[in-house]
Amino acid sequence: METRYDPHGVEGRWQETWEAEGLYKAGAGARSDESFVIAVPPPNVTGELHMGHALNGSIQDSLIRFHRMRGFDTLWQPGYDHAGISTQNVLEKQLLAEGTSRQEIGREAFLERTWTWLEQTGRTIMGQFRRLGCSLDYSRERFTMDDAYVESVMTCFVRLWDAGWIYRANRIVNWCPYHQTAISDLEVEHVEMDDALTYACYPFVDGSGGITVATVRPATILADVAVAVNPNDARYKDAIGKEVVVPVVGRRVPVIADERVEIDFGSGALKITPGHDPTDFEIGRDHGLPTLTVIGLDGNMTADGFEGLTQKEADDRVVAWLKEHDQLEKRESYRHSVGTCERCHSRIEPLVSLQWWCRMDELARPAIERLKERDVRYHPESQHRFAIESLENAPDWNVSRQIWWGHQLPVWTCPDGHQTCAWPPPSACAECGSGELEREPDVLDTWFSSALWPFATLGWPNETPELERYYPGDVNVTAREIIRLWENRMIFSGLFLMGDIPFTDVIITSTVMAADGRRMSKSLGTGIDPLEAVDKHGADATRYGLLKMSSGQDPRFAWDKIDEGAKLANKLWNVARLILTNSEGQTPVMSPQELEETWIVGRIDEVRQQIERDLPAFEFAAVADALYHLTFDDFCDWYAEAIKPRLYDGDERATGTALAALERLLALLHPMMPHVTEEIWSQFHDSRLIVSPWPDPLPGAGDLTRVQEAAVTFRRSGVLVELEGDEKRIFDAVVKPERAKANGDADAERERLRREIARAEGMLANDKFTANAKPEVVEAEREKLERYRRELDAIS
RNA sequence: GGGCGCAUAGCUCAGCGGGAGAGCGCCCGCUUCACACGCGGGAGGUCCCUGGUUCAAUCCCAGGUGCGCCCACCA
Repeated sequence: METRYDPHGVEGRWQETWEAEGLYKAGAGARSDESFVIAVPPPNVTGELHMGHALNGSIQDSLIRFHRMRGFDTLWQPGYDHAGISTQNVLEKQLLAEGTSRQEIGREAFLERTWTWLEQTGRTIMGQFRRLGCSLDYSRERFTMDDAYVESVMTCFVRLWDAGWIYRANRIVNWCPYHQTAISDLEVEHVEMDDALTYACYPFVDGSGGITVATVRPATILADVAVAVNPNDARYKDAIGKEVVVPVVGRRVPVIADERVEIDFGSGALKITPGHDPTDFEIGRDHGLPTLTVIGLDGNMTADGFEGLTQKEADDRVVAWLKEHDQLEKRESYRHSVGTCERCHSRIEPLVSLQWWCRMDELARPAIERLKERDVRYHPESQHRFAIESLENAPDWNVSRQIWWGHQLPVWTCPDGHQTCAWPPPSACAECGSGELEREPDVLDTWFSSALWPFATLGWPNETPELERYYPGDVNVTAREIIRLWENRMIFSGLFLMGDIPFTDVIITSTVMAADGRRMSKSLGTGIDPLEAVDKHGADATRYGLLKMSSGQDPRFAWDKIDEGAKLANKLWNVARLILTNSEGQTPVMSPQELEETWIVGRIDEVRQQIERDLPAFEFAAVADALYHLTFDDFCDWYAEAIKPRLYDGDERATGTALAALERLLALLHPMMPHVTEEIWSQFHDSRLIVSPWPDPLPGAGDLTRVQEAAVTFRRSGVLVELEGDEKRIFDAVVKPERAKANGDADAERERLRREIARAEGMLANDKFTANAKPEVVEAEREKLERYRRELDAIS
């Protein structure tokens, strides 16, 4: 006989059955109008399931299944993000390998190719979510590039434009020379790098010596328009207002004063290059200085006489010039952090370019208010303040990208330069009526479309029944680093377009680290594939393990936890076999007449209450732990052992109640471990557990706390505590059969009780305690003292 | 530089004002008719350090030390 539960086969079968029977669909099993909605964070259309997705999915599915069983009209919305830069990156690499490029094949062919490729290889994660048993409504899959979704994105842009919050401006941006596009600050990854810090002397025009500046990018000297010093820096007081000569190019530029210059760094004097440095750009702007550009969009030089050189080559030429003219003071090695593109790791070029921006102040204000009102709550609490602060400090949003894969801006320009923003595409210029319109080539930042996810997936801007029914949603589950990129933007977009917040609770999941505490990453080789865990121990075990790891901020991945889940599934499977093989053809009848039955029913109900309290509080690890111990300690070790003889005898009352108790246990476990529970359920039901009602409170399940405390004392020391009436009967029936230890340990127990009594007496004798402590605490202490005394008497 | 967090049994972690816990590992004993992914028993801990608050501190507060993650324009 098979004695070990094998999840393989079982899990896949249920995943197919649930979906085929429509039980994943929105509203399946609903017994109320109240909805419970989660929109899955749309994974990259080209992505693969990683540990973060698996944890995230386990959390969301346990919430969804719990609410579905409780009768809510649940919707777990699936779908994909087109992931602009990331996807384009993959395609460009392919082209490069074929010896061509996107520029060579052209925009139209490139997009066609991207779609074709996605048909073949994209959209794999939803299949992987299925393997975890995630009950998303897969029939409602959405993609941010679908026609209907494009409609939402365009409409949103037009609304923002009409509100006056979109503008175009030349600003310094993070330019990725590989991708040939601007990227946001949040897409820049800072890495420590070793560079040389070059100290160069800029002679005063009047011949009275010079001023030394420090730079890591000598090539940018060619674009210098000033030298700045701190107004409080005594060393340079006299220099302010003088002119210096920029090396190599011989330009005369002023020495200006600005508080943003750090006195302590380098020489204390800063060369100002507005065209190629963000701080310099601001300083230059504030002092009315010109902006010069010497580096092109490809990252190479454009300055006279330097055309086409790499920056490295230009650096060398400039340094050589300095040396030759005795203006090179020194070069020292310098370790600092440098911005790189998170996709291709190219060094970011701060470049001035024309970009589209979205003003943030008006959009952010109501979002900040609602967050402060706690209408949207972050979990853990510590992230709430961060979310508010990051909204308060949000700079204007650069929404344009110079790539091709994405939502092209709905802005058209006529030959006279008039711009029209409209959707659907206008046929003529709004100002002059010209029919010769050219569409803006830029596309929108990927997060622009993600921000609309909670309602664009429901059909907005059309007034669909789904939108009416499922907006606003309830919970959003995501990672810490996404708060500013996504959460904040969903909140303000929801308020702007829908007039309401998209959800009430945001769960920021922990980041599961590798076993050695480092971040899981492909390049470090520290990643663990969650599907490997599923292959090994099944989805139920994996889900259990991940929920166990979900507490804390950066827990380490531990196979132990997955193994624990596998053991739990196996234990459950086996105790079910015990009960089911001995109750052939019987119906579950909850009639807890015998004492051990009263006991287990009470315990199950206690855990039911705990889950109802902890799951909505998002205490997933606590729920997993409680269910583990309920199953092992209470259901198997105590209850099942106690009723075994009656099961073998075919006692119908015992089997009926055992089936009923098993039913309830399976129901409680289902949100966390759906497959094994459904499999066992199917062996004595025609219905499906996934849509079965969550257990109701059981009247008379009773308060067994005193019995439990006595049981703990008994198990720890073998000492019998005096109980009376029903409590004594339950205790004797369930606890006493455990083999008591020899009375040898009673000495230790007596000692412990004496210590406790002394402690409690001391406290109660202390006026400060009795006067200041809460009355119920004092009362509890009195009761404890009495009990300790009774216990001590009982064993003396 | 800023923010968040962690330091508790050999390992991974829970507990967070009045009894120091779990899982795994380890030791001993069990082919007991659901389960060796099992059953019974056991060893193992100045709860990072120093102060403070309190009748009482692993738990609260301050400082220190050591880690980790996120964020950040010192050229």
